[in-house]
Amino acid sequence: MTAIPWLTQLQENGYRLTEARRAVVETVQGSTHALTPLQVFDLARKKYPALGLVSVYRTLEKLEELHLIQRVHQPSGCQAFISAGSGHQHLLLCQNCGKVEFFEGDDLEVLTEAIARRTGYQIKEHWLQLFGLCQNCQ
Amino acid sequence: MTAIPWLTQLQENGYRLTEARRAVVETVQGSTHALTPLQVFDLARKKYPALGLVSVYRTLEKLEELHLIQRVHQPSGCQAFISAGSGHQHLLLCQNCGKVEFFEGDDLEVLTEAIARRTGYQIKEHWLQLFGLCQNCQ
DNA sequence: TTGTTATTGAAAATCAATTTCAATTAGAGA
DNA sequence: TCTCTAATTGAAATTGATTTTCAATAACAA
Repeated sequence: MTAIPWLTQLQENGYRLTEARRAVVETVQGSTHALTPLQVFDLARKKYPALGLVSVYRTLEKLEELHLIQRVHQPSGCQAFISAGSGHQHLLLCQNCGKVEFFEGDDLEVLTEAIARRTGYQIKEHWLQLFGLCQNCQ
Repeated sequence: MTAIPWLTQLQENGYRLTEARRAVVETVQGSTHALTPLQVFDLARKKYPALGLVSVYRTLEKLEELHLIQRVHQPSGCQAFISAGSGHQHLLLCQNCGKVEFFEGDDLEVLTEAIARRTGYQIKEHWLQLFGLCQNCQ
């Protein structure tokens, strides 16, 4: 989990490596919590004080486009991002501190097939997300 | 599925019954599709042309507070609302037209318990949502 | 019918996100 | 290493959704 792979991916896709991008990438990649653009801005400015908020938005946009990060939907809002787990992953979020755990192993085919049959929908995708309290916040 | 129950609930909670509220309530309650505030505004103005957009926001806020409607989260955005199914319900959304079906019968306890054990999280809540194409849109 | 108080729509304000723009800088080629 | 050019930058302006303010209106209890 070093900062190199994401920067390399950006570079391989024709984007230049700048201080602003490095600061944003290192901040998001190193985080176990979902972060809003503003939170990324505040954290990344500690590494690179000249950083502008606009560059945060622009970098997050590119990281999302490359599927390196994903948007996190919560009752409290849908602006936060977390690194995209590899493969088909779901999220478990701490309602208190925002800490994120990934999990796979959902077996929803039986359910989705039954619902497809009943409703006549052609089911393409599913979202499964758990909320709770992490060990620290209980 | 008449418009009376929601209006009654509003009244019982100390809110007055006005033309603006009636128009918004009838629009949202009668819809099988998730609607954004702007869509509600456009539809409800056909019933009550003097309606202001602000009253749409204010009425939706009250309906959400009384758990009569719920916000719908989608990859394309999270501004739309649909009536809240009774009991523990999940959503199946048409990716094309936004039509919504409700379903229950998810049996995620085995999964959530396993994840709780592995992660140490105390799991409180889950979101399960399916996306696909409804019969009309296939 | 009257009085009070919640509710209204319009306009202004707010907030997050996007666009514009001139200055800067990464990095390819000399 | 130096030069050039196009991508990138941060600041400021703009946008679009939502919220707040406010004086006028209307619901509804007495």
